[in-house]
Amino acid sequence: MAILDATNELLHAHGLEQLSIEAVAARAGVGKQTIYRWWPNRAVLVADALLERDDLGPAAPADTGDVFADLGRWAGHLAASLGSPRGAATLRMLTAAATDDEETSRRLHEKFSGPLQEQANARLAAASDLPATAAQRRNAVDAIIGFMVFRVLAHQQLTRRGATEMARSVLRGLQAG
Amino acid sequence: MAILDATNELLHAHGLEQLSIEAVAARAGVGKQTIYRWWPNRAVLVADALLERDDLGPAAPADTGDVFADLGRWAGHLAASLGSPRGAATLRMLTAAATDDEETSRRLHEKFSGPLQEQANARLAAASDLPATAAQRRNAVDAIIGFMVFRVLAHQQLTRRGATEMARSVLRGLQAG
DNA sequence: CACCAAACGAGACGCTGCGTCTCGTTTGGT
DNA sequence: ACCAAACGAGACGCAGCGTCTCGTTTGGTG
Repeated sequence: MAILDATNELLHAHGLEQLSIEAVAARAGVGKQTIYRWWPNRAVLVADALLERDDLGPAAPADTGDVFADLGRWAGHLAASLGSPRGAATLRMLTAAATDDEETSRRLHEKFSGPLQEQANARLAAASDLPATAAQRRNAVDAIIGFMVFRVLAHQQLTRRGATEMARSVLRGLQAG
Repeated sequence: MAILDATNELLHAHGLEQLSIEAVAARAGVGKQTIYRWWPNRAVLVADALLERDDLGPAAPADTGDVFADLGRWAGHLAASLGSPRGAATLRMLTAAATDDEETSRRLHEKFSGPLQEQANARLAAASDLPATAAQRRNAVDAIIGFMVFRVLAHQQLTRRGATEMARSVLRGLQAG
């Protein structure tokens, strides 16, 4: 859809603050009513546009037999994606759009964090040497994701190496429990 | 300041979205110019107002000799604060205000996460049985905080017990490293 | 006490963008 | 060939923006 493309362009050109429905309509060569027909508000439109280019989020972690290495690498890839200028900007704008509207927030986490949770959790569950409950696994994965989200939102550095080490450390805690 | 009080009331009554400078001025019995004289934009005003009532964030963790118990309890208190309806709403609005403006974001994390990092890190550093580097300690604390922030932003449950267990698990990983 | 400059409450101003509403015009299915 | 649904365009009234003048307190100085 030309509307989503125009929204993406304007978002990365001028930021979420400056984005007006009128500007999107003009850029997309579209009537305002067409936008309002398909999206109830700006937050939903922004979320759709940013999620359309789903270059966030890595592929599912491999299974080499070493959970620590597999999820460490997976976390590293995720950090590289979220830590890049474009990835960080996207994550921040998604967060802002999500705080505008609870429904949007649910859809966003269903589409972004949900798959991440599932990927990591599946790999964790397949590791027979980690005697963790489902709740403990979920906590650990949320800690890994939360760490990165927090670092990005706080404008603190998020490196591939740092995320990898952090993920391994959290998993070690799971093992030691 | 009456302006900050009025902002707080309107924020918790109608949400960040609905907050207009004009409404704050009217509620506070103040001219608009007075607000613009002291705050450059809405994000800064909102951050100041929400941070004025700094009932977020627990006291520094005790030192009973058991790091796991101390920081577990500390994390539990923090979770109870951030997980309460009012705390969660405050955290979400602060996040939204911070994504509007990078300068505000820095000030916010300096005033909110900074002290938390410092508290937890000091207690960690005092634990002689945790052979962690400064970077590893910082990672662990950011993971604990990030976990809670992420849970709140995602509208997922954040309980005192869950946060306590999660913090202990992360610290165990620090020990096992 | 008298003075004065700085900050104040009030609100007018032009402007941008909102969300709704008509227009007449494609367009795709029957 | 027809028709209803979706479309591009843009007019409309409205809310709130940020700036700008007004007199009017107010607190410090002489």
